Amino acid sequence: MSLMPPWKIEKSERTRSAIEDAARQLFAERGYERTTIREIAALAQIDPALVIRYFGSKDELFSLVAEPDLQLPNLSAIAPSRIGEALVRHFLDMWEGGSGMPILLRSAASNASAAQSLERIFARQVFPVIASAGEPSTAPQRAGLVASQLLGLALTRYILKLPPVVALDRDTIVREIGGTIQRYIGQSPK
Amino acid sequence: MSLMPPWKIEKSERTRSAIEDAARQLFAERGYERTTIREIAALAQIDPALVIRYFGSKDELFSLVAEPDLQLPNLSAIAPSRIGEALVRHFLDMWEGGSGMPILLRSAASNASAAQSLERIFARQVFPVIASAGEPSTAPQRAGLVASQLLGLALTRYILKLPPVVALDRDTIVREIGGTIQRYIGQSPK
DNA sequence: TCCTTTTGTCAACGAGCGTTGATTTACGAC
DNA sequence: GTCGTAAATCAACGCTCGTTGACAAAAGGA
Repeated sequence: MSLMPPWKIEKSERTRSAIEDAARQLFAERGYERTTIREIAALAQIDPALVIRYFGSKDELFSLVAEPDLQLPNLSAIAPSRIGEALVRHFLDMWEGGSGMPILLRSAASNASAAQSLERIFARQVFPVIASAGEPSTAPQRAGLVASQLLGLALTRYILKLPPVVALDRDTIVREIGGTIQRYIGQSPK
Repeated sequence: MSLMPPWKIEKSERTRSAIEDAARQLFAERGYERTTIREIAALAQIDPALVIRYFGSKDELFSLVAEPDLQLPNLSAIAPSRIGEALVRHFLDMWEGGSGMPILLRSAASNASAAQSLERIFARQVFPVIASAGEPSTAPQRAGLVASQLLGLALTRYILKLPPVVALDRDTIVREIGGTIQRYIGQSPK
């Protein structure tokens, strides 16, 4: 058992996070199927066998790296007429920040477990907000419409990178898409 | 050179379309990467080598099958205030009809050529309609917003099959999403 | 019938994949 | 130095993939 000065990161930890970083980058760029363990290892500048040694299998590595840290904001404190904008801002931060969301969406179209993971996220992040903002009976319908717009924005902007969507500036997105969300939620269509 | 009675379909044509049908089904269900030539052959009940013989390669077969017959409707005859609804109806028909659209979107997230194909479709199908319905300078922005909503609907309803989106009935979609499109286009937000 | 063309089968190739187990290197503890 | 363990390497496995070329069967015209 080696005892290292705690201020110096253990070598194994550095390798571990090098693999994670490489995996995050490649999974996000190419999706699960087109990313190989050998490529991840090459980018992290280590041996392919180490990836298995540290993470068990390609699936386990993907699950770990694609598990987004969903820190949902306190939307209960937001004025009801501004929930749309707040939701859009929150999701823009999530997509552009270090969360695993782009990884998940890129693979969700052809990977069942990734799709399921996405579904869970929406069920926990947007559904409660929508449900608390109107009559409960129409909540699923309204949540579905919201999901279609938010995921469509993410798909076209961060995955497909359609030029006119990439070109939209943040303020425009918050205003326009936020307005749509607000309208779907059913609180003062603005 | 064989001359068969024209009312009797040549055997080769039946095999050819059996392969195409199997390919369409599997590509649509699993995407490009997860679909193998051997599976296509098994579903069509023929030898894997025949797939190559008839179509050259997996890529060529995919390109052929994923090329949607984009018969865009005559939207110039539609009342400007109803373009949103008309566009939504048109795209619902395209997705649910026999077009290759679901195949394309399922693979677009991890297949560059499929993504490019999708981009072309939107550039030719929705951009002209949007451009002709407002001042040209803001056309790209408005087209981007429209694309984000329409592709988001397709993604959540036909690819990810999120339950609340699948549950939406056609009239609700035409009304709600159509209204959003109309608002993005900028013609009388209804 | 024989011959030609079309259509289909079969076995195998080379390559790439995820994964494994044995082996070697690096390195702090004594 | 020497030892023991953690970290990293290496070669190879079994498998699946797309693709190929040689060969067999079927079909139609003469």
